[in-house]
Amino acid sequence: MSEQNFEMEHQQALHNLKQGLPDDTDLEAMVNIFKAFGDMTRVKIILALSETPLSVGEIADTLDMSQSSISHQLSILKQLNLVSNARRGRNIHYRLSDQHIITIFNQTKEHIIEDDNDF
Amino acid sequence: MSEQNFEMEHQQALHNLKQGLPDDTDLEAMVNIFKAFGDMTRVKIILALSETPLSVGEIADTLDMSQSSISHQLSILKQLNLVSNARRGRNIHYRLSDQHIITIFNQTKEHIIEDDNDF
DNA sequence: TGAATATATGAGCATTCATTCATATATGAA
DNA sequence: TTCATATATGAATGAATGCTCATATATTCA
Repeated sequence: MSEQNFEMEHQQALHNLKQGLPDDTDLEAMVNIFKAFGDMTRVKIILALSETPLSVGEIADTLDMSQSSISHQLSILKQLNLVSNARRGRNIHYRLSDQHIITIFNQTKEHIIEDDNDF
Repeated sequence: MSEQNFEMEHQQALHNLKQGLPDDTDLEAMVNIFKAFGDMTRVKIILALSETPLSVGEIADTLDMSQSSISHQLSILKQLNLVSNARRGRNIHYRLSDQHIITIFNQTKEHIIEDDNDF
């Protein structure tokens, strides 16, 4: 294919882009989830919960962080439907609401591994 | 399996967790990538670049944002190896460095779609 | 009921971060 | 070389965010 054809396709694509991009309200849900994943504490909580359901106190112990801090972060994860909870006696047990999440983590790790090959 | 066995497995899992969680330096790379995805502007840039390589100016036009703002965000994406660039005449063309990224976006969208079914 | 334990929540604070503005750098054209 | 265009960059600013501290709520146990 000729240089001109590439250029035409590019112009075409460029023109379509402005309309074609999903609008803010559609993207917001995705961005919010990535925001949630963009914090070390929340990532560790998620990784811990991927092994077994845990109470708030157990998570705080595991991560060596305050109960309050963990509770705040859990409420963010819950609002995004990333975790769900259920009271069991005095404790409240949290669990991952969707194993999908771990797939996303793994996919991202793979991206990083590929990077390491460029040098 | 009995209630006690569940409890024992839980204790076992809990005990393993504190050692088992990846340490901060390992997680940081992943967290940084999610941080990058956790911003509307950067997500839009990535989506645009997934259609076709674009110059800085073209991106700024497409997203209706200042050249400076786009340039700042591109430098963040570049540092994370999410995009690469090449000068072409007066312009600098950016492209996605890895199509993996779009897979991650799609996977995340699927998570959201599943959520919508709970009501 | 009262004490102890587990969790949630709101305010305050320090930090991070996205954008803007001004300006520097690099390229192509005249 | 000089001008115009494209991009990068640093400082400043306002908004968002994560943690702490104090306190409220809920549950169990004696």
